[in-house]
Amino acid sequence: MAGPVTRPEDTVDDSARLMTVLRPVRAGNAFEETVERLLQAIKLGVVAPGAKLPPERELAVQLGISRVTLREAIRALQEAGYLDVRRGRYGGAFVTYVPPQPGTGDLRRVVADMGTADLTDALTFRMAVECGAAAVLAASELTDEQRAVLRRRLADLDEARVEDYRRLDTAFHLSIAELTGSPLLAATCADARLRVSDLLNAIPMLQVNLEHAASQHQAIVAAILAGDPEAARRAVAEHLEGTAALLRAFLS
Amino acid sequence: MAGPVTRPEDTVDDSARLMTVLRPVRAGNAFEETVERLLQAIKLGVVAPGAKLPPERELAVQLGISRVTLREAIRALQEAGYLDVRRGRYGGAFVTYVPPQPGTGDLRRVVADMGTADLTDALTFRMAVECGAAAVLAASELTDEQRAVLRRRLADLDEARVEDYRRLDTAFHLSIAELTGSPLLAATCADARLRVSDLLNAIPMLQVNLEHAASQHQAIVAAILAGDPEAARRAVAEHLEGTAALLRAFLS
DNA sequence: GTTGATTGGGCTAGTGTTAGACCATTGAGG
DNA sequence: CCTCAATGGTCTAACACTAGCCCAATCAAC
Repeated sequence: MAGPVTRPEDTVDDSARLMTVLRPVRAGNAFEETVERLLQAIKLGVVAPGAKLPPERELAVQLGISRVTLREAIRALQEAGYLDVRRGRYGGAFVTYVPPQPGTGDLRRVVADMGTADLTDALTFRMAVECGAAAVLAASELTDEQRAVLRRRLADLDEARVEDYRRLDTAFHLSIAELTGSPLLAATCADARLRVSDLLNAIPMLQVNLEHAASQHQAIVAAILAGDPEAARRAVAEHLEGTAALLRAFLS
Repeated sequence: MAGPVTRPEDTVDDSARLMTVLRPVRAGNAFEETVERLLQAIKLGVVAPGAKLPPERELAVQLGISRVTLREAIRALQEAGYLDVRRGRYGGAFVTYVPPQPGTGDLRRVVADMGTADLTDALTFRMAVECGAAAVLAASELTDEQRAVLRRRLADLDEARVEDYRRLDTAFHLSIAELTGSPLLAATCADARLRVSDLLNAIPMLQVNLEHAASQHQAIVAAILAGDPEAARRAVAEHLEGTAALLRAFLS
């Protein structure tokens, strides 16, 4: 019937955009996605080691799934050693997982497991969203409360014991996204962080690196508090570039 | 049994992070999510007016759903007037939707439909991811081909007829994310764009605004081609801030 | 015309998922 | 010691979704 015939601008390849939009609607079945989500909470330390998940009924509502499916996921994580489930009042699903202390060679294996395409995708993705979040936050008017949270996260990280470091580092980075007030952005940053968390856990924590990271964290906070989006973006970019460069070295 | 007892750092409210990670696993049932995805392809102009969607069997595989569910979604869009479905060879689901020409008052209605919380969330989200994408792209080494695509999108936009403007504007913005080479980032930017597309469609296209946008687009491309992440971020931020300010005016 | 490849239309049997009810266990408090 | 509220454990009927198959319509090519 109708329909424009010639669209000269379409000579540039549009298939990439088709693939972008017409990608799979679901990453897997409800069970698999639930396992992933709980793993995210555990591995990112949102539920700290020794703490417990919300009660099943409550959690099922939050996740928008049935209790049956949730219980399957919890059982899988229990069998995989992430959770310890106890019955009765004051019972629940307790996190037993503690992030592995990195040993030499782990990193190489993790990188190999991931595939180079996925790795660069994840690193690029994280770079973009975290830089964006920091710049947006720096560009916004901050309340005293927001400033306090930011300073507090930074202080927590400085005082952190080694076994708490990754968890508090995650908390610091995610706080930046959360403070923007955009749930979409916070969720996206959490997603980006998870995609590199196995890699981060496999990186040995050397004193030099920790000190380097600490000063970078300070630079990020300083730029945000100063209301300087450009400096904030640059500080985050430099911080993440350090990690990325280290990982990229394992690709060659 | 075990379990760390005192975690002083947890005094800072962690419930926000719990809500971020333990959010619903699925946005809706497969049918609803499929409708949304197809609407994204149509409204963003990824499938241009008059063009047709891929064959059902192929599309179902791409979307990772069954043909039955896909057909339900297509039928819904057909009944809603977005598609014209024709049988037989050379048949298919043809896009009939043409973006509405904005009339005065539409914008106010669309903004009201959305809710102020969702609106600021969407605007913040878009600001962060598009700024991040542009900065990342500017920071990377660009091939001649990539440069050519960028220039081409810009030229297309300059020559665009009014009825093609939104579609080509979308193509321009999404190309920046796609050129980073990160499918995750491209998908996220597409998502962010969709969340504000109804708003953008309701904004009257005045000559002044178009000229203003054109020079901003040029500034973005120039910064990226010059390899200046800071300038790229700033140019995108200024460009999007114009839209955001206009929309925010309708909140008061 | 006739044909054949391509496409949407529709059916069925089997599996995944949900909502809701009820049971079993635990442990603090009376 | 008992009680009872909070929690995980289990079952069932109903609904959603899928894979695979075959039918029906269309139209370019012969």
